Amino acid sequence: MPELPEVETFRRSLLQGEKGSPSILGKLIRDAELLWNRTLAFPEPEEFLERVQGQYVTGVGRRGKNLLISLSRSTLIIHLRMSGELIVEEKTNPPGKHYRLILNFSDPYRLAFNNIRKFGRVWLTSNPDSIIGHLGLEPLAEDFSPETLYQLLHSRSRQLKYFLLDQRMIAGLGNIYTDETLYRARLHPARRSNTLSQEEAHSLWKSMREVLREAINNQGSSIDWMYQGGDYQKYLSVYNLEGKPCKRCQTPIKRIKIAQRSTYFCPKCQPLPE
DNA sequence: ACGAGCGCCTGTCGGC
DNA sequence: TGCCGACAGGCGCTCG
Repeated sequence: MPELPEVETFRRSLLQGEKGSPSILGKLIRDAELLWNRTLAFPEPEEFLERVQGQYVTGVGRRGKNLLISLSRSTLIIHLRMSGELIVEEKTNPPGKHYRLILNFSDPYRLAFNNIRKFGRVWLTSNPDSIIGHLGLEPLAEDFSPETLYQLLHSRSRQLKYFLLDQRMIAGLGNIYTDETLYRARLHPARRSNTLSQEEAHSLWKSMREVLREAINNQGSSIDWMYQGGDYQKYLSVYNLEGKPCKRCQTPIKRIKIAQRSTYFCPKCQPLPE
């Protein structure tokens, strides 16, 4: 499911709470239940269950698509992958069918990791860099400049779709927001990264940040039955819109496969130069 | 260096 | 109605 805007939305609701569920900040973890062993990437289940209990939640951060829940003595890193979501609710609720990990707090609440497709992963570590150290630039960071992006684009010769999906380059974009970004920047997804001019790189930089900010302001996108949080799907320009007229020129949106992923673009607005 | 193909999983949807 | 393939907000691995 989630890309940067959806993960950021989870981060904010864990931190601030929302209707019906409180913030998890300051809560004490009494114990944990692991319901699908492979959810845990590190450490081994026994050690995890023993180490996590008795720790307080001291913060909730994000790096790319990873959630970082700071505890008193270590950090809980959660990657939701395709179908994960986090739920804060009263412990008396019947547990969901796809709950994979539950943290029970010392008060009436729990944090549940719901994960239909079982791809999501959780780490408990005192050295977050060993897990997320490979990630690239944070696209909304203050110090992420158009010039930095231009240099990075020219350090490789990748198709833009591959470039933007590669978390070692820029961390946080997935299939929806790469297509939306490229549409806004009027760049073809198969365009080679090192052929962009300064102006084109600047346009890509601006488009990426606009798209992500707008999505965050709408609590992300909910495009099917999986995630029902946000509203941004109403504003998508190309993703999942094969055959629909381009908003700018009315040309039907095309769908192709790049990186084994459906890739949507306007063949007129996003031409591929020789 | 680059990218194709596949595996990991459960569920939905459309075609026949 | 039932079956079957295609497809889904991700990513790590192998291979050429």
